[in-house]
Amino acid sequence: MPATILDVAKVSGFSKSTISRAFTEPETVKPYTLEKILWAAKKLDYTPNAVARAMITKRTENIGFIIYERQKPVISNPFYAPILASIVQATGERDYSLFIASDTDIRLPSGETMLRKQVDGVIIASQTDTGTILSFRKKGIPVVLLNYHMDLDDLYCILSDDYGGVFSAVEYLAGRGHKNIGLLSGKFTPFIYSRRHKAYIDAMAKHGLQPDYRFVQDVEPTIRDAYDLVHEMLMSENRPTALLCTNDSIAVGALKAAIRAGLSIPRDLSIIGYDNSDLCMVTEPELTSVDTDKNEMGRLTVEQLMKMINGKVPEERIITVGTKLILRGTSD
Amino acid sequence: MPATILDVAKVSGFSKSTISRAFTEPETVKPYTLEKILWAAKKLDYTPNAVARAMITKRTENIGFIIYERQKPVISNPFYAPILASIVQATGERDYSLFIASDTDIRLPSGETMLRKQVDGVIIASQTDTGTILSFRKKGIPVVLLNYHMDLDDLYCILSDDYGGVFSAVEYLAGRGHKNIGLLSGKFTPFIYSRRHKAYIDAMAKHGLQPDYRFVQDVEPTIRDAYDLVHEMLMSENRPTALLCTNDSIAVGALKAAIRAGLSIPRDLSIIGYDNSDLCMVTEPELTSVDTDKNEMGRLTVEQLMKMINGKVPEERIITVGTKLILRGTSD
DNA sequence: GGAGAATCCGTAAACGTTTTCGAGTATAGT
DNA sequence: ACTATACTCGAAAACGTTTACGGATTCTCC
Repeated sequence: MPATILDVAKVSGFSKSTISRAFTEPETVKPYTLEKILWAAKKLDYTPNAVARAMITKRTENIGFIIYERQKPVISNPFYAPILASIVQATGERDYSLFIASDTDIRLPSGETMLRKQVDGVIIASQTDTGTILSFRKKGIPVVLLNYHMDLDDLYCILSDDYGGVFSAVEYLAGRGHKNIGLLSGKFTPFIYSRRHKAYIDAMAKHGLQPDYRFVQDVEPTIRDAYDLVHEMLMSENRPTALLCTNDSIAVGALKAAIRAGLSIPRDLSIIGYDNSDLCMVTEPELTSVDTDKNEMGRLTVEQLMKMINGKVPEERIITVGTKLILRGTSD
Repeated sequence: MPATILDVAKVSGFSKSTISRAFTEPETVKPYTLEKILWAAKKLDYTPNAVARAMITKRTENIGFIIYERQKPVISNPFYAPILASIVQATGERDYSLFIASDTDIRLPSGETMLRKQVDGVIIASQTDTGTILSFRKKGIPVVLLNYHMDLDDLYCILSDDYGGVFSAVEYLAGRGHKNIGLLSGKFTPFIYSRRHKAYIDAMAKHGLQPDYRFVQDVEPTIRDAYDLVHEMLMSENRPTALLCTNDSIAVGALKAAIRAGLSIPRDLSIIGYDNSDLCMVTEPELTSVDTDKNEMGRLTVEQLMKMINGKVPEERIITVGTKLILRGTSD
């Protein structure tokens, strides 16, 4: 029912090919006829059909974003949501469109769907399996992993400097004279987890500090779980004077436990979060946190993907973006 | 390069048409040949091409989500992010794919892009203009507005019960004996703003309370702006005993100002937020807030859109989902 | 004014599917 | 055994574009 290129051809008096050229390479058609064509197109309210176009160009100018949902929605969490926002902006600026889909443990159809839909490239965030990656590879579709890494060669990924981030946080605390520094490690993907964990160990060692393993624990990264855990911890004797948390939700939980226990923050206990998410500005006192440049991560991800889509071979396979400790009210 | 239906035809020894049927209506093809076809398809690693398919069926099974970004990204904010999460899940369950795009004041190409991409339907969130809506209508593409409304007939939208939400909050406060109840009104779209504002006025009147207009003010809905405003307010004499905020960020700002002013919450001041976002659980004490069922809003939005896509005429044009006051630590 | 180059545009094939229609074969009923 | 019915499948057209190729027109320059 909507007007096609053929209709425009009819009313403007030119051929299909010319109409097509008028829209895709206007400089190759005489200004006079261009004008007539555009007039006809406007009159008919013609919109080019990207599907038909993709049919022959073999390029949809669509890319996919797949995110793995552990149990709770993750695209709305304060770490991934800003990254996604950055990604939609970056793709929009390049006149690409973005599909977004989420996979769960029980249903992971997104990869297959994206393949059918003929995306030009794919961003996979948080987690995935080799099967998914290989299925894209077999069709020659570029993939970049976001905040994930696995043992597979020719892998392109954008990572945050997990190691540097917690290392610098520990160093900061050590520098301020803290001896008993606890670590609350979120149960993230093994890759993230182990890098952050190792950084803690290394940094402590570097400063001649001995971790008290009663206070380095793994925890589900929710406010509630962290609260319960820290609530317990604070009962112990020789409790830590500083707590490093591997994300902000954990830190919030810790902070709440401390406040309810009547501690004065940061005098009695320093707390440092991770991600520098929006949560940091809502607590009182506000949360010191390790900033991961989420905007930059999103930007770099699509930049990298675009290079690959355009047939270039990126110089770097693994890009890690730096972190920065943002000091606020919960640390001393 | 990737295998097409024709390749499968060749190696399986059947015709294009039969391969097509094997994938779209398997029950119409003899089990024996189905088996051979599937075997050939697997061997060739064949993936149906949704683009070519859409070409002839005139259905892409894609829908679009357009959101208007005021200045800061809004899809990552604690109100819209969960709605989006709900929408991607609901569309996924229906085997549809979701485009997501954002428009700003300076660039609003999303509508045009979605048209080119031949989406089967569109969700427009937060704000838009009649031009955009009409352009979809002209092509016969269903549109549902999310959290927005305008003066145009045959409009389908999903709204939250703004009026009921603040009305009940005021009533609650009045019921607890508060007389001097302030209102901090976020500068949202006029439609939302006015409904919430009116509800406040009406509810106050119903309980014979006189608004003190020093304490009903408009504010940019950010923690910082609300903080500054409330910081001022608290200096006034006869300051309010309760503050109703039209979103949670405002409430957080108010809470911080109160805490820093040395007030005891909720003894000296009750604060109620709006949206019941994730922010509510991070403050100490935790934030009483009016819950808008974000999950339900997302779900209903795609449900409504799907009805329209499938040619049904929904019985209701405007669906408003209810709210519920969630009591926590900042109110008394 | 005429040869050569440059510019502009039309013809037709191609992209990978779905779907109508009818041909052929198997099944059933008498 | 014969007809009617059901089942299974293939031929071919169609969807709305892009693009190589070549033909026609115009331009340039002597």
